[in-house]
Amino acid sequence: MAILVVEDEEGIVSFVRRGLENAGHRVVVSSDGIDGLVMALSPDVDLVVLDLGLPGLSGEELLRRLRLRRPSVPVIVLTAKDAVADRIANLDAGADDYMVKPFSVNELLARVRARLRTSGQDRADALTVGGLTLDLSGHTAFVDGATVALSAREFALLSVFLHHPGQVFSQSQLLDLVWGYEFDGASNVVEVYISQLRRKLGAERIRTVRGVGYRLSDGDR
Amino acid sequence: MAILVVEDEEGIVSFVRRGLENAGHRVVVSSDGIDGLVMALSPDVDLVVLDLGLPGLSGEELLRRLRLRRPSVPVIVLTAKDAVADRIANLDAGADDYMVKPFSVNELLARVRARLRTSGQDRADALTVGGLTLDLSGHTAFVDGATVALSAREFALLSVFLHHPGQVFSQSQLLDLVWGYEFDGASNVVEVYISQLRRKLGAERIRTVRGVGYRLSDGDR
DNA sequence: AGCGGGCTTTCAGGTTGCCTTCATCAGGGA
DNA sequence: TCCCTGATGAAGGCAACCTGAAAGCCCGCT
Repeated sequence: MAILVVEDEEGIVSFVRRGLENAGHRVVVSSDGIDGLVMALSPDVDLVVLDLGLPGLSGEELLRRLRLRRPSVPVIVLTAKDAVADRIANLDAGADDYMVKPFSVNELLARVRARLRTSGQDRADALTVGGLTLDLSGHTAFVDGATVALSAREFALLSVFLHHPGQVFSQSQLLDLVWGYEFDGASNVVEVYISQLRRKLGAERIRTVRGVGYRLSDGDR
Repeated sequence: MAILVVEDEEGIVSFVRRGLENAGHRVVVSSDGIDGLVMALSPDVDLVVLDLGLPGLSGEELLRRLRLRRPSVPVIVLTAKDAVADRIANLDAGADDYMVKPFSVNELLARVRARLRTSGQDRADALTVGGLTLDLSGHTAFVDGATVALSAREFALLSVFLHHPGQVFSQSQLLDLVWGYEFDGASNVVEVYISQLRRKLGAERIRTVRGVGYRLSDGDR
């Protein structure tokens, strides 16, 4: 799971790397064509960002050779040339996408997302805190890999904690957030649901802060 | 094997059509969004060229609904807007490529070739999840090898689940996606169809998530 | 146009399991 | 120790869901 950037200009490398890493990708870099081709052949590389103006082996040549060995890995080409004829030539040489310098890093990220979406299947959005994972689109919880069945209310309550790990929520806040009730001193629903969650997830995952509320335990404090 | 062009401007339609047909593609055209969506769902369509300014159903909305049902068909978006923010929005909405009007038909052809090259090898006309296979072109389902006949509605409903295994869909989402209805609290069609699918496929293949919706069971959760 | 058959939708009755409340128990702090 | 806050098991009520059957609709056929 990595994105390979083949580019020799220091400045571009550093800002592309920063953007991709902030977006959660692992990034490997090569500044020359021959080396870049070798790395691009590794099955660990999911996507290639390729500058055409390279020392060693030209970008076009790299692309042609890469396509012979790995026809399906997505390649996004960076170039200074913007004539229609150049674009056509590059797309036909095997580029999946094409960006003209100077470009916005946000647009590059969007194109990366678009290419990864088609190649790998989209991963559902999930929240994880210390061995506890909540699959939001699948309404499922996992504790250390094992699936745990949760009712709609239990799920809603737990997701509040996972969205704000470590934060303390009072009973009346939770009543408001999860149940939509105004404060109702007479009910102990929240307590009951906390109890149920503890039985399903393990008692130590939700801590009581006496007189204040509850908090998701991230670690052991 | 056809390319669908969803575009309402006569002039663009005719020169895009000429270009694509000269390149050897079969072309079908729709000039309005609702109709376009229906055609785009046909497994016969290999690629969609989509104008965003449409009557009926906006291009963005078409793209969103199409992605839920056919996540992998390549879509090339045509638009007049060229701000970086627009490009990003469209790529994230599910566009695979993006062209700004006015554009060269040769570049469009190059982009079509680039998209067909990648989608070609992994375009399966069948979806499989845990012993359940859906033959998209034959409108047939197979459960552990045995064929099961499905009506059009049953098929459409099941295909939503198979395109997004593990994801929960609410009754109103399904009503919207499969039936095209707005929310209608009074009907229980969805329940009836889920029931029918269970009878045909085996009860445990579709799980109820009480108070939330339904999910295709991938494995045991 | 009339007809037949399958697909779709509605309806009604039955079933399930979630939600809430209540009563009782545990445990920490003064 | 006593009191107060929180924990937990049990049970009734009820909304959500399931499903068989019948009515309605659409489409192809004659």
